[in-house]
Amino acid sequence: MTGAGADVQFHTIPNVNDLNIRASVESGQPLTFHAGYALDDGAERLEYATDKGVIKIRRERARPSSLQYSFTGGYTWRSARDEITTRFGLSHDMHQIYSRIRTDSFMESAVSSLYGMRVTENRPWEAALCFIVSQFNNMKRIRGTIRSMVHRFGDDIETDGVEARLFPSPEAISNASVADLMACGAGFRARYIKNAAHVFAENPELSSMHGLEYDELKKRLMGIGGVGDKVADCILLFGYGKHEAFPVDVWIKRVVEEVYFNGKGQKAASIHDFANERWGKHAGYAQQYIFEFGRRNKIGVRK
DNA sequence: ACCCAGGCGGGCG
DNA sequence: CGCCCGCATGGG
Repeated sequence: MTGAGADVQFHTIPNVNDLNIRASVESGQPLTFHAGYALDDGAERLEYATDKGVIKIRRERARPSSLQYSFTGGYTWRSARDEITTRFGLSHDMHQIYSRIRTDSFMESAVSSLYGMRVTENRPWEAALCFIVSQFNNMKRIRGTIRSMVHRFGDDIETDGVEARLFPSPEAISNASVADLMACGAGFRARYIKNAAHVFAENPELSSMHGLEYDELKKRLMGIGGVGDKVADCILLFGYGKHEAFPVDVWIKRVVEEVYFNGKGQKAASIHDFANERWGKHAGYAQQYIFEFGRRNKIGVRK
């Protein structure tokens, strides 16, 4: 039993329900930009790199509430299970969340269309990099740029003859030149990326400040050059699990104006207020359903 | 050819 | 403050 890829042992996470893996990884969240997803007749598979190793997930059609996984790198079966549990929000109470965000017929449609989509919780630095790259950019190019950075700056790991790369560390990106980052397709964001990488590398406590309140943490993040209001909210939501965050991008603005303001233009601040009043501590979940449902159905797009 | 993209910082009024 | 502009570059 030797040779490339031989003998990968799979473990199981039982009783996983209300999880739409595909929607969770194809809805503009960090995994959209660097993970690999595949679906065939018998099963769906997902593979993604973290800062510690590579996680593989498999779910067979015949056993839909059982998640199978394997790992390489610095994981144990326990820590890999915890990584998956956190990453996919397996402890989120989806029934509670849905009961709070299905406030109207639009949200009913969005939830029913994307049922099981999770707000994923990624590493803070990973979220920061992905969403800085996302500014004034499109999905395909964001993906190409992040993948290129993983390829060029992620550490190699080799386990059982299988080689892969980790998600690039802040140190590695900080040490790259602006020209190198632009060669990955980062464009004018290259200097923001280098700066943010430097800040995360020099302030490792940033990566474990989940205990701070939303306001305090947002202030901290917006102090990083290249991180503004929208990207800070994305890092709070997708990097620290702050579900009250409601990032307002061009899609959210368009859809919310169309659905809730009769097509009338609103300032970002009033959209924030509206979301906080309507969805409170679950606003981030509402945001993810509005974003993806609106984008898939091109709601509010003119012409 | 042309407009747009999960924005941000800087400069001006 | 609030508004306006440039910014790199590929996708549709």
